[in-house]
Amino acid sequence: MSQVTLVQIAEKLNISVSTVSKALKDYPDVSDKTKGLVKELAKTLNYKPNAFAVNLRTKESKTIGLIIPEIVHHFFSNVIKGILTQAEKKGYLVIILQSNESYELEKKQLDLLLRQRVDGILISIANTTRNFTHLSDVISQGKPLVMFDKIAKILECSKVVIDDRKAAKVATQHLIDTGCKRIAHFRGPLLAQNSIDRFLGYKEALEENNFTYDSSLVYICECGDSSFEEGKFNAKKLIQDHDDIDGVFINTDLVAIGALTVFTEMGIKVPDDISIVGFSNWFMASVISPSLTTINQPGFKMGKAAFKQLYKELNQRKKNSPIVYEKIILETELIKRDST
Amino acid sequence: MSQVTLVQIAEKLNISVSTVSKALKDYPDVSDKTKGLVKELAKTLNYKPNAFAVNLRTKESKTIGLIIPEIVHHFFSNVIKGILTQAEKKGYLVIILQSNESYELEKKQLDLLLRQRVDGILISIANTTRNFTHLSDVISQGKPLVMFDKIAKILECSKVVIDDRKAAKVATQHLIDTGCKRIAHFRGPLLAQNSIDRFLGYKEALEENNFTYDSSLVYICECGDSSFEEGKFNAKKLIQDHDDIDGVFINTDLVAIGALTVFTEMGIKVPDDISIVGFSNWFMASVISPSLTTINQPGFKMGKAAFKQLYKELNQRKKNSPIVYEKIILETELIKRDST
DNA sequence: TGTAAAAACGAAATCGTTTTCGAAAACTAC
DNA sequence: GTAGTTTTCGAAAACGATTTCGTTTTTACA
Repeated sequence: MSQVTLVQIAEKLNISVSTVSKALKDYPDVSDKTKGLVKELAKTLNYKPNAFAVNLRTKESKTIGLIIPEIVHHFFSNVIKGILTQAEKKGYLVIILQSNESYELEKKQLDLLLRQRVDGILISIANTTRNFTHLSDVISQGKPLVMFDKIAKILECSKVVIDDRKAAKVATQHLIDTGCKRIAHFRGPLLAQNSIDRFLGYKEALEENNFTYDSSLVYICECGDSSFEEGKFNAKKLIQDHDDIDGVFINTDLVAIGALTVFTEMGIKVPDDISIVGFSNWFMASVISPSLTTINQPGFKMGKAAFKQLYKELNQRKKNSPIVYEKIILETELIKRDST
Repeated sequence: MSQVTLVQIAEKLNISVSTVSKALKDYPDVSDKTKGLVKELAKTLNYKPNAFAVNLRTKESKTIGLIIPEIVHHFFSNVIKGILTQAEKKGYLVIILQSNESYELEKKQLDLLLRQRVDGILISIANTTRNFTHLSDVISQGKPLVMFDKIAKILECSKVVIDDRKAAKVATQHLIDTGCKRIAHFRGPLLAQNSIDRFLGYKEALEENNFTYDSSLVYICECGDSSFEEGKFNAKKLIQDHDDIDGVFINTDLVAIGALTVFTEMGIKVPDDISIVGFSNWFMASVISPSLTTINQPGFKMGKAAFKQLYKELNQRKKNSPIVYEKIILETELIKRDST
């Protein structure tokens, strides 16, 4: 029931606590004989060092915090998997919190993690976060913080991202290359940086190909729980509003699949009548028919890279060497399938 | 940079550490005047109690551990979300580990959590876990442990599950009710308890309706990363082997969608020629066309219930009242869609 | 055999809180 | 002014490990 402590081991062997501690950690000033005795007894008693005491003494917990807007999400769960995989390798535990895209919650959770004295923090910020003082406070406190995917460009810290703008440009260019002449865009929330960047990429591709940008071809989705429904809704609207659309670049695969469904229902052939490119490469994209051309967003890699960077900074701090912030941009790729 | 401590506050105010501590915790034996002073200074210095010290003293960390076979999984990520939501409400943090369906890893991670001195553990065991001593050790140590979804029936502890057998029976019965005469089954791994139970439910439904059970109609899927491919593979095999199948009950929606895709490709009409019922109600099921009839597996609810039960036991232990293990069976429901 | 060096051990401080228990201070009532 | 309460405070002992530094013991060698 109650846990074994160093004191108990020391008493049983009639030696001091310090010697026990040192024996278990293979200090050179303990004889092999006592080391053997101590280790054996520790094993039979199933001794496990009390993490609270160790942390208090060493001032580190080998634990990091992760704040993420949404867990039930193909991309983010891949990120988590990447982080956990890498953390496991380095002997770190991860406390995960879900901000639910809420600034208030994000702030509260950050405070919780600081109280918990995690060694470092990984965060992808909420869409509603406008004020970044809670984050800059962490940084100025000297606690390692790495942002990924949904970042605050303004903050000075390491970041792991994809080039949303470039990826969106590639996606749109692909529509153009396959012969589309009038291309619509279903974008994400107006205030979310990612969807802004993707929108800009779309626009840039149009301009570079001397297409005239028409704002009436841009539809907005909140990309929340009802993404699929939004896709359907906007697709219907698009068909009502325009009769000359032959390509759509749609932010988020789920929205794209909603649109795809509507087009199929209405007898509009994909890709013959309208081509579609999605964004994210969710699992679904390869399974739907026609399968969806999309941009692969490397979630697992991003998680790994984010942890690696945090780990690097953790060690820089330990060695008191200056901390160098890095901006890591991961490659995306266009996955061509049957919807274009 | 370095954190504020009680000592620092005490020194600045020229009072003792004990008084500071008591003031912050609103002990009755501190005057309102000093309470005011302490709280004010604590706020301006941005004091946060050192969790390591608090944990060491109070012997609890307000942190629980969660071991799950796979994060990137619609059902499990919903479970996680349920757990996190509930934990947040009660002021608990959650350390998440992914066992990757590996017994060895599961064992190691359990040990990690015990070293970390988490207050309790939530676990869904790996498919490959045959030996349960690592789990029974936790229980006999008196540390609260609640299992969910993939449980070890043999262990004495609280469990949160669905009735896999009953759900499978309902699914199969639905196929029978809609007129199917010869029903196949794509089952999961031979050794996973859930898939065994679902298989038994399938069999039971057949027997109750005086259908003869034919083992050649049962196909096996590992339900790993390649579920979709397995579904396609088995569907092709099924059509090769038999020409009289008019219904399939398929363990896991993803496999079902693979099968659906193949049937559609082969010109076999769903549900006219063959009806399909899946299992889990993954998001995809409602999005595919024809949409998939399936069994809803309430992940979010399960997560919530699992945490609630753990919380209950945590409190029972604090009060030294006897711990009562509960087996909570959550309702599943048949979601009728277009594939039947 | 004596002394210096090396090896082995232990006392005690420390990390930052919490909480008990005793002491001091302030108040009450006669 | 004294005895008895009631407030208010602080000293100190935990919690369990780590680590420094000093002490003892053993070994080595002249």
